[in-house]
Amino acid sequence: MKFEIGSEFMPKSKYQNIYKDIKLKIESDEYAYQELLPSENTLIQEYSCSRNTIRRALAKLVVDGYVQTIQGKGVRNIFQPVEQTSYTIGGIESFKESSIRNHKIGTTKVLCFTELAADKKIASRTGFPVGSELYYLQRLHLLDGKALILNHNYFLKSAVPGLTPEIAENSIYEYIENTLHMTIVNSKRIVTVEKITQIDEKYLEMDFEDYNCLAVISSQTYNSDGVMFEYTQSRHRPDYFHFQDNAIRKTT
Amino acid sequence: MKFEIGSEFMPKSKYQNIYKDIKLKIESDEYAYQELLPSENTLIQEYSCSRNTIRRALAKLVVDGYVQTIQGKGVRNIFQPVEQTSYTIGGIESFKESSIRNHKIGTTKVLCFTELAADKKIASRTGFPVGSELYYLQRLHLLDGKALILNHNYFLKSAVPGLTPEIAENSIYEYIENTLHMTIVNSKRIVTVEKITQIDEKYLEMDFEDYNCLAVISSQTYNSDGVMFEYTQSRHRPDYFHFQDNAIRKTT
DNA sequence: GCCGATTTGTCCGTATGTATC
DNA sequence: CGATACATACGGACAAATCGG
Repeated sequence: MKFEIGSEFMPKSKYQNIYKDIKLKIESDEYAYQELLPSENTLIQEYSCSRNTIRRALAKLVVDGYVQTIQGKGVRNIFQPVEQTSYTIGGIESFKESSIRNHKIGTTKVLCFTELAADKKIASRTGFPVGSELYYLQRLHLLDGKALILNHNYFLKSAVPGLTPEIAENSIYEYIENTLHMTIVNSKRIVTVEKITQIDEKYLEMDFEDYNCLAVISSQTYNSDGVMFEYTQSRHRPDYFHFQDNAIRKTT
Repeated sequence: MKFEIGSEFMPKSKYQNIYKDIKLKIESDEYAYQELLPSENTLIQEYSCSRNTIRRALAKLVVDGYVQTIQGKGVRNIFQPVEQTSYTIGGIESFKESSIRNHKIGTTKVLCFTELAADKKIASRTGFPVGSELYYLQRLHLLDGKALILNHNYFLKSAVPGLTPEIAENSIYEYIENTLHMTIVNSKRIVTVEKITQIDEKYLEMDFEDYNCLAVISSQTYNSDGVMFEYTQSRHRPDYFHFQDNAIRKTT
């Protein structure tokens, strides 16, 4: 009886609940933009917890770009809502999850589903060893009926056994986590800009005259056994591509 | 994430020193790839510190994508060196800083240096209030003599007084931090893909037939007073653009 | 310029929960 | 089941930065 990925109400840890609560208050303007939040000591009383717990919650909000902390002063709300659907650095989300988060209807079409062994070319591109048995998929993601992302997925067969086109049409991550009980840990990603291909043009319905390239996110994803089980190249329509990030400058 | 600017060896806080030390051991293969690091308890003895301190150091390495922690098992080294060919981005870095980090010779040409007040159009694009007194600069960044990045910088005059073309040619961040003693805190960035303009074409020396768009990083940067003092649009040659990231799966 | 109050940053010790083997 | 290892939580102490008197 464990977690459902999509479900909102997982019994979480205390600091994560506090994090979520403060985040909500910021988003709902309960804390004003540019103002200081209540001090840590105040929050400790408010949430009946230790200072450590408050600080962990605040640390997450810093990473999210919601607040900035200034020693001797306080914690300032610097949250400003973003207007578009966006990918956020620091998290791994399936297409299904981000669709839900953005309140859009996401659908997935499987264009191609095959099995293959990694040759030298595939190996060097994906990072899988030569000879690895892989699933290779091409999938098209549509948001509110519009084709936005063309994915080339490579999954390690030994790590993700029993993958089917039906699963691929719904959510592979759901299958991996809820059925296979594999734990996805982290993902190394690289964003580049590449020339458009014929396949892109065909499925993403782009006007060649308009854009001749698109945004590409290449990612290698690891599970808790340290095995890289997925390599994916996500090709995004440039006019809908939007990758968000918050960077923190370290003070000497 | 990435750290200090000039001086390499500041005797910083304890956990940061430990972080740095473990990072070095990982990079130098003292800890083998895919192997588990010594347990937290072992590290506590090794560094003569508390568990908290070790965990803070490890947490940073997780964010960096150097290790993954698995409850009940240990901490695995998943660091793989990057095939560092191109200009990479991470954290808040000035062009000068990242040039040094990549062992390349970076130069900057100031194409335009003016002062202006934000009208409605500029305000909505940059996020500055209408009427703000701004410096507007166009700068071209070259790496080993090749034009790679065209920057449009907007600086709040009241926050960055006394800016000159000479400073802009060297390093504005150096001026801000070392002369003005302003503390840069965080930066919100958005990566998009945009159509090429005539200015881009002229200065980035791109072949229009080849690529008709480029990678754009728009960023709003804040100081410790919570003031957004900079809006910058960095336009990157797509063939040299390379944005790295490590994402961590959260148990939402 | 100094001092004290407030606030965040760092560090320590301990206890308990939970996952792996 | 027990041993080990990481995750969460609590409490206390002192340092460092900010601000107002």
